[in-house]
Amino acid sequence: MIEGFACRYKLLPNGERQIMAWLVPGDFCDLHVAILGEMDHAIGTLAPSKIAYLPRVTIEELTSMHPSINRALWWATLVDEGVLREWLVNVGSRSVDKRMAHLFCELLLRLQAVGLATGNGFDFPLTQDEFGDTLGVSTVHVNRVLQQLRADGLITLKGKRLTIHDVAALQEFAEFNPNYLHLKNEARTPYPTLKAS
Amino acid sequence: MIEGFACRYKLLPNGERQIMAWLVPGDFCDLHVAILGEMDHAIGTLAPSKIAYLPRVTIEELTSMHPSINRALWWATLVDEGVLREWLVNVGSRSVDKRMAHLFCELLLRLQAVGLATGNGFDFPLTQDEFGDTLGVSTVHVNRVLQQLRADGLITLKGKRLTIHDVAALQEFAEFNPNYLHLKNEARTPYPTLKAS
DNA sequence: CGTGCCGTTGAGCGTTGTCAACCAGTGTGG
DNA sequence: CCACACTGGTTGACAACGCTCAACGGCACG
Repeated sequence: MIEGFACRYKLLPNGERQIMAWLVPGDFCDLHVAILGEMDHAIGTLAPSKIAYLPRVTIEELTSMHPSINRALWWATLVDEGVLREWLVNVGSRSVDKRMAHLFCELLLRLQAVGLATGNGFDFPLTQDEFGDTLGVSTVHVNRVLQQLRADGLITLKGKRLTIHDVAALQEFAEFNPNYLHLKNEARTPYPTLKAS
Repeated sequence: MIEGFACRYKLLPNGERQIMAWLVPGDFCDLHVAILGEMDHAIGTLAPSKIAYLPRVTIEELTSMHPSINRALWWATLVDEGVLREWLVNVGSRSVDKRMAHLFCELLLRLQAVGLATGNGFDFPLTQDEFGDTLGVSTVHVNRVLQQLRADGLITLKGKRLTIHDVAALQEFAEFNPNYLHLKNEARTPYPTLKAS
């Protein structure tokens, strides 16, 4: 992904949609379909986006000829898995307000890593409906919890723009531990510097 | 894993535990820690288990010298990710009874794939407490939903032994689609035949 | 000036959590 | 062999959380 905001999701027979991952610039969306043969979920955009297409052969050449690139792609995949695990903890065990706060903290770090956060704010193009499908709660409830976070002075969300007033306070509230993002490896891999190229 | 039943989990500050994956014989538990550097979650057993230890060098040799093994390990990792996504859908979007049924369907297939299911039954060593931490619900609620599934004639769970009376009916009820397990690749990769060696 | 999407609000209900008690099975020590 | 403790499963009562339904408001777009 070069620009925009996308997601992985599944649709259930009853029409519900569960969003399982957010894709922001710098993320890969389809690195390994070839190995699994069949896609088991869908990908869609949540904002106008720009995606770069790399032929499979290119990837195969790069990974086989450059061990460091191979390693970096592995790293990216494993971080995705780590994020997925944390999301499972999020919907499985955290109250909705903490869950939401946690997601904001994560997104801030991920966007900072690719230079898309300004200060403590960033663009947040999702509708409350889409946000609800991510958190596993109804739109109405998203709205109410959002208002609570605003009332507590933790965030501002207005016109697709999110601002975090006190990052430390929000992290504290969300019990956010960034270790699962493995950002310390960041400087050593090409992944987060992609946008600079 | 050679024998037994284990899981990946995280503990939250309030003492809650979220189980994020079940590990059954044939699964790998630590294939890639080296790449991420730091473990972001814990692994524990849910029944007496036997684990095989492979030195990192062995893995590196095998993967670099045998493309097919390399590919198989990729496959295993990607299937794990697929399962994780489905679990997220499960706790995020499905009612607790369907969620439970879905998990039973998945486990049946996974255990069948490694020859550990007899007919439509298998050993299920978890306590209701541990099961609740997997489903993201309380122990009491696990108990009640379990009774409902029994009353509906879908399953029997008695003394660590689970029997599914009508697999098709349970799958139907759970809206279970096994595609995310990518079992069609099974015969072509060394992973599911591990137990045979 | 309509139309439609998105956000907001209120009321009522269903699901699930909590708390507390009790029961059954098992293992241990007297 | 029995008393006891411990663990895991079961039950009831009640409260809290989150969902549904339905209506309304603001804003952008044509």
